[in-house]
Amino acid sequence: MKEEAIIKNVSRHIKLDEMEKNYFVNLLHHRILKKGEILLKYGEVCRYNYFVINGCLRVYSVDEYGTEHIIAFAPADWWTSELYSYLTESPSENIIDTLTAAELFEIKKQDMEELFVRIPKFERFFRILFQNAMVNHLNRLKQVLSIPAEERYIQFIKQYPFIFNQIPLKYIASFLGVSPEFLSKIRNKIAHS
Amino acid sequence: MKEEAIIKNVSRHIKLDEMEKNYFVNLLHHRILKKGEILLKYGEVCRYNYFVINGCLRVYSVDEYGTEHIIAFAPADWWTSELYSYLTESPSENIIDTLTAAELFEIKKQDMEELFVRIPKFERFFRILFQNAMVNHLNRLKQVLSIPAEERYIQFIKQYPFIFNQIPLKYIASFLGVSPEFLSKIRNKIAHS
DNA sequence: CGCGACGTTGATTTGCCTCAACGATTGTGG
DNA sequence: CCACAATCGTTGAGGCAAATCAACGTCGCG
Repeated sequence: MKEEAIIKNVSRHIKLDEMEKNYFVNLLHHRILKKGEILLKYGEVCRYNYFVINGCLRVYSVDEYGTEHIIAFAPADWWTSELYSYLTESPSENIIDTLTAAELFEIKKQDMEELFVRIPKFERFFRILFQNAMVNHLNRLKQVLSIPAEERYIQFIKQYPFIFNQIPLKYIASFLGVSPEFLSKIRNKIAHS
Repeated sequence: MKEEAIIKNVSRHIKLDEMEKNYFVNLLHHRILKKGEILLKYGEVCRYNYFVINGCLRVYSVDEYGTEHIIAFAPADWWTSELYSYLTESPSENIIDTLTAAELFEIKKQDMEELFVRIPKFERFFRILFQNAMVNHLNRLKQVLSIPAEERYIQFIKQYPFIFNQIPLKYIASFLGVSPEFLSKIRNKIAHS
């Protein structure tokens, strides 16, 4: 059944008994989304955490020139949210939508907080997630500043082959911080060497 | 007296009574450093949080080509640490040192944890700091990806004039992600327009 | 079938880097 | 306290990475 994936994911960091699993599962709201559906609009306060069962989401911003910058992908078995808006309850400057048809669970912030009080293990779980998000962002900043696009692309497809396979290349270009045309030239170069 | 600055800083987010202030102040270790002194070496586990009373620190990494990348400055009245190493107790890939003579307080991680238990308000305080750090990193990534170096420089001196005034320009170049020569050309261009 | 989204290719331009050289300032040892 | 070295900021020449713009073939989908 569909809750299996999320339980398995959580169990990677904390151990739950049957009661705890049941309590947790009852907080989940299951959603099925088409490609291109928006989960969080610009300016809206993010009040949910999302767990992706299958499909792929993206978190992105739009700069003053209208160019989109992908901050994060969220493929199957990943958690995502707009952390700053979520934590501070301020309007989000980023947008979350689906790049493919997708199935996910959402959990309301207030339910999360009750969960933390009742089962403190979950506080630990989400703190670990939060730390990992922080580390990922720092690594990306370091990479953008220090290694060329070609190598960043190679590392990306090694690290996230499952993302690479299911979405248009232009989104990967946006994530890497290069134009789609240039990514195409990189791919051409790699293929002929 | 020297504890005044840190109490004032903390009081911006939480209110403390005299007992709480005393307890907190007793955990602080005061240090005076010369320019260029290293607080955290590469590969060492970071076991402290630092509060800068005066002077300026930097957190930086060295890439595979030997180029330094400044991740963060810490001028007077700022907190700093190497969060990932601190939280996970793993060897740090970044280095912390002083760019000027400096005076600071350090707090041991284990003392912090006891502090959180005794005075939970501090947990809130550091969670807020942590969130802000996260937001700053995300903004920087967005800026590096979307706006040209010239504008990043202009924004930097607007936002951090006090840093700009006390350290060599080459560190600002490193923070912005450009070569010192190119920053020099940017400055020249701005001056003649 | 036809249209729009996608990926590619080529020509041109631009942002930024590297290397080298040079004054100016700072610091240091004799 | 001076002399010399090191650090710093700047300038110029040349080069490379990546952007922009335009055009074109392909393909999935309404």
